[in-house]
Amino acid sequence: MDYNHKEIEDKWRTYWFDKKINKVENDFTKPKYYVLDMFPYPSGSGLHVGHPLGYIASDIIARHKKMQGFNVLHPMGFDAFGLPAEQYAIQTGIHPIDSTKINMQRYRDQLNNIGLNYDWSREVITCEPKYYKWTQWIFLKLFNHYYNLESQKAEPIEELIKYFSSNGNTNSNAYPKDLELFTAEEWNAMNAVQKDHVLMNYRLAYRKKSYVNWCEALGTVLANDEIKDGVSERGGHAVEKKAMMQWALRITAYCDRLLNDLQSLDWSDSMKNMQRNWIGKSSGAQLFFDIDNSTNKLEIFTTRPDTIFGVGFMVIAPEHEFVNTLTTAEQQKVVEDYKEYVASRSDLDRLAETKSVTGVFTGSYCIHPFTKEKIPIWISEYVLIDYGTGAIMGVPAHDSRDLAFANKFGLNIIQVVDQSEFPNVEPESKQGKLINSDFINGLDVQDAIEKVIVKITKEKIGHRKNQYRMRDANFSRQRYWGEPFPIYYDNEEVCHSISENELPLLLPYIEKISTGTEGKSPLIHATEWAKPKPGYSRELDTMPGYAGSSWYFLRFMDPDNESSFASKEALDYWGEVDLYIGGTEHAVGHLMYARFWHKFLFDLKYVSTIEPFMRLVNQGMIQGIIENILLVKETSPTQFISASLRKNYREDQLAYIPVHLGFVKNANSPESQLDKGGVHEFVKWKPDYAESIFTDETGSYKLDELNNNFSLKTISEVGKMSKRYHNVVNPDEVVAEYGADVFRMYEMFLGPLEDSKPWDTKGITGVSGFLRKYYRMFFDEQSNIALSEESPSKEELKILHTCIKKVNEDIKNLSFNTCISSFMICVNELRRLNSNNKIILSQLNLLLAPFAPFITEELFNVLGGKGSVHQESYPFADERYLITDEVNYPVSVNGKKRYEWLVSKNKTQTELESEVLQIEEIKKWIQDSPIKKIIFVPGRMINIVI
RNA sequence: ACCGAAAUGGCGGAACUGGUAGACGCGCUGGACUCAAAAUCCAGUAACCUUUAAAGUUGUGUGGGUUCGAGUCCCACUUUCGGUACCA
Repeated sequence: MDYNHKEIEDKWRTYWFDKKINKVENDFTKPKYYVLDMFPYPSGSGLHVGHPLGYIASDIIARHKKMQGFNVLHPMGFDAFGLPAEQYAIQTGIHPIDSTKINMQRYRDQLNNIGLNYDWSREVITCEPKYYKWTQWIFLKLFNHYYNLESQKAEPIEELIKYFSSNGNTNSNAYPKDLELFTAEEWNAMNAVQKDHVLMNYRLAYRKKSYVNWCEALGTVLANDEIKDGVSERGGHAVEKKAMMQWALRITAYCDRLLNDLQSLDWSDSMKNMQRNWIGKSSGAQLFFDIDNSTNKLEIFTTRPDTIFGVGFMVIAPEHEFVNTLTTAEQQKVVEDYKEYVASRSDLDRLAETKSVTGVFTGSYCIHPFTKEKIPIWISEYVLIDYGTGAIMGVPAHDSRDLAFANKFGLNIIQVVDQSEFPNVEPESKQGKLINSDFINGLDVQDAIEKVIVKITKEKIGHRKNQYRMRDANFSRQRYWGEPFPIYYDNEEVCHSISENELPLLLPYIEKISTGTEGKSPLIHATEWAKPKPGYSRELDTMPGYAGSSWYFLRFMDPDNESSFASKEALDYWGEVDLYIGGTEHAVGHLMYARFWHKFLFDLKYVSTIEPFMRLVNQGMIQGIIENILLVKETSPTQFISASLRKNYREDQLAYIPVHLGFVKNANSPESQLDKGGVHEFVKWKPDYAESIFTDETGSYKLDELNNNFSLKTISEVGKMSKRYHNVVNPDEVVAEYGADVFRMYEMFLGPLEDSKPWDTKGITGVSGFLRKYYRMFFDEQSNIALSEESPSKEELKILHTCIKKVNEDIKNLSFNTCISSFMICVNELRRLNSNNKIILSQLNLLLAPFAPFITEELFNVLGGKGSVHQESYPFADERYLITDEVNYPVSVNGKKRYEWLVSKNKTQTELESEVLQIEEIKKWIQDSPIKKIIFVPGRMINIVI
């Protein structure tokens, strides 16, 4: 009797669905366990084989925990707002509502196909009004709160307003601290516009001017991701940085808590480090430099105030607000040119490029606070507007980037830390004593820092400050397909929020989505919606993708609640996520925002846990093969060349165009190529290239001139599996051929959950063979159930319990690949004994149930079980069957193995050593040599060192 | 460039706190069954040298170091992957 996966899986899928086996109740009497996957964005290319890697792992844990008696919440939903659906709509005219609906249904079918035990009645979809009602509600809470530095939590903005009207902001505890001061009288005298502007400086959700990548030709804002080499990826149009009023979230208020609370989490050290570095706390000083011939002061931040006497120049970011006023007439031209050059470069370019140093002089000078010397002010792209104050003091002797800059432009280099005793240290090193530095001469760096901070504070030219690398989060998108802001403006641009009971503010339906104008989102075309009443206009930006995903894990606890985002009881019962599984690509973004929102909701006493995700595991990416063909830039008609001709061109003349894997012959090998047929398919797929020239080693051809020997070599890479690389592998194909159980186990068997690996089906027959062998153990050759009812032998019990022990340990560590190896060993050993013992097999079947839910359900019934195997108790190992009191010790002399020795496990080191010395054979080896020591490694080996 | 991770046979990977490197699976080779093939079962499989065998030598990205002993710890590098704030 062979195992018919199709029949068995269909049967049980239907059974589970009908009997609602996966239904999760808010049964507050049972211990809870919340295991969560990062919910997917329902992309048009469907679920690929990489997605389920984490889902299968969490499903195994969920089923395992359920069998251990926990009330397990293992939900699924969709992060359904996003850019791709909008672009698809603009290109095809298909509305995001429709495409998203279709994509989600496809995902659901695919997920069910794999046998994941989601309770779909708890599904959460971020683009549904009943969900985004609460996203908007949380936004309004953020808008209506400020951060109180004394109580260290968010508090209502009304309280701050009340405070201002009687005290001004002079001694307020509101974050941020270093704003312009005003008195109560001044506050009370302000008009609505002015008050609105002041409050924007304190609200946790606020408006400010920030930069976007604007592409005039496409009429839209572009993601950094959509920009390649300074031009738009689509079409290669120019992109500029454009300043616009946008919403932002004051996440920086929570920096310290986000940093400190990391220690309570069961996350990997590398993940915590990434978050720590992202927050990037550094302590130092803020300093104000007088500007020559100006009343303005240039504000800088430095971690090395001790090097104040080594300042050779100042550098400000090209976007700095002082650039125009500081630029003198003679320098006007070069500064303008330089700003234009910088605007054409992406942030990534600016960070990555370190070889060439660029910059221009403004023509203006600062005055050194102590020496009163004039210091030139320069502009350079290596100073970023978003970090610190967007201005630095250049200390070339003690900072390598400043040094490179000074060398290039011939600026003053003053040594202020004597490093002569430490010849090989970096210029940044804090070793050595201060020189050439007036009142701090002779001090160690640390002491000098302290002394300078005391002095500048006293002289009111600066103060101690912690600087964070993390910036407030931009919360505006000039897009249609996102949550609308529950905000409108009056004629004077004063911001009003709509009231909570008017939520949700529905996203208006626009028949045909098209790009906006003047930097506005497509919502500008919803003219009626955009003007709620005369004299008022709505916010036309929408919220970014991370808005909905920053709190979805809470909604799963109580998804249908209409009076709150989740009931207090449900929130208290489910508490936090016990295990969160998702990709490292979310290491900082999503995880940081979600932690921030959770802490905010904690401050408002809606949730009772300070962190949302207790244990975090990052599954690796399943990568795909990307095949690229080479396009020669700026050719007309477009020319494609074979990769074998690549050496004839400079790298910057070539562009890599990913092609559909289906067109490529011998993909992922040195022989990968498009032959004549492949090129035809390519052109059919991308008709824009129908007139192109294709060149291989034999010559250049038009499409209809290609001969059968033509070979356009492609370049293979390993990278993301994604629609944009056209390399998506659908799990349905694998499930259809081998079955869901095999697919699940194979994904787990591929390697450690946390490693990335390219998808390859080569080894799947091993897992498939294993399940078939396992299935056959229950039947005889005539397909009759053939099981022995006897009590199991000692040997059988040992095999089983060794496996149970290993599997339980491995599940705890999420080490599923070795776990599956244990199953294979167990089955092989039982088969060697010709075992068909019913007791052994029913235990093994329970053990295997979380991994292969369908086949074990079937066999559970073959064994005469009632109900579902997933409602049974998970087996635990009985130590009695595992104990052996003897173990093989290798005895080695100077590390070389000589002898295998069976001794009792319970001997002490002394007993073993004296026994070693009595063994005749060993005595012979070591006869004349004095023994240095005997090393005894418990359970491992005995090493005699001569 | 910065932050984080990874590198072990022909391939995916195993090796718990340093202690017999290569578990388990794929592939390959040989054999059994078969008219034959598929399926299944059995055996072998890091490389090298000599070879009947036994044994020996070298081996965990590169170069150093610590240790009786290093895939594992330390230092310096190389390559690949993820992130770098508007892809999700």
